[in-house]
Amino acid sequence: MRDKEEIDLDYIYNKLKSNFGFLNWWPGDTKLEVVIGAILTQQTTWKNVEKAIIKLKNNNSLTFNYIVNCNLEDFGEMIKEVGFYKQKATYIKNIFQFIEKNYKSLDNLFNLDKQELRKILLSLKGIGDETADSIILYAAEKTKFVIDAYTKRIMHRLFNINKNIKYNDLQEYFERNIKNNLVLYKDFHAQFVELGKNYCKLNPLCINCPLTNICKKIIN
DNA sequence: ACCCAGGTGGCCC
DNA sequence: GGGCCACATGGG
Repeated sequence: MRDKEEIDLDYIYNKLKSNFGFLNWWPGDTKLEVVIGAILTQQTTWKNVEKAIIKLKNNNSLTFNYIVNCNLEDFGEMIKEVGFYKQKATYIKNIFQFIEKNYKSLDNLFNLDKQELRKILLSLKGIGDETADSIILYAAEKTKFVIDAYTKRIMHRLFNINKNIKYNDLQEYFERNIKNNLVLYKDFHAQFVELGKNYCKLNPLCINCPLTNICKKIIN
């Protein structure tokens, strides 16, 4: 594995931003919508999540009260298009029941210190590393760098980072080497997803990648 | 008829 | 602590 310290993350971010523009993530009108979206989007495309969110809104079901008291079959039916819908419906309901019981509201939960918040989120079934950090960053709005499949793939393919690097190790690397700034954290992750979606798919490999000149510069 | 998507949990060794 | 597998629908 090449030495990570050689990689200039600020340069990468600026290069991406000049290609894609400022992306202004996460889409979502409320914190609740961001949390639900973060779970629904696991291993699925955002397009399907949007359809599910619209369905929930049209049925007045995108509310704390509805989720906590929902009939799982009805709820599942509305989010069917995202895949794994029974599992996700169950997880989401349980998560919000836990929040209601212990914290009354999302805002109270999000007022916790971010390390404590992360620990609690990770203890809930249906929330793993990436989802926890997406919630912390985009709903609770605290600086936590989100690592996803694209970020790992891009860092591996373009910058030769160990393919099997652990989530926390890659996250720590980013957090040590970029400014502790909420807007930057949000947009940097968004830029990685944009690059991954368009140019760094599983197959074919990177094509016409806007970062190609950076790769050459760093690797050669 | 494949393969993939902004993962996660459970089980096995 | 890593390597599989199930979870499930929609799109290329």
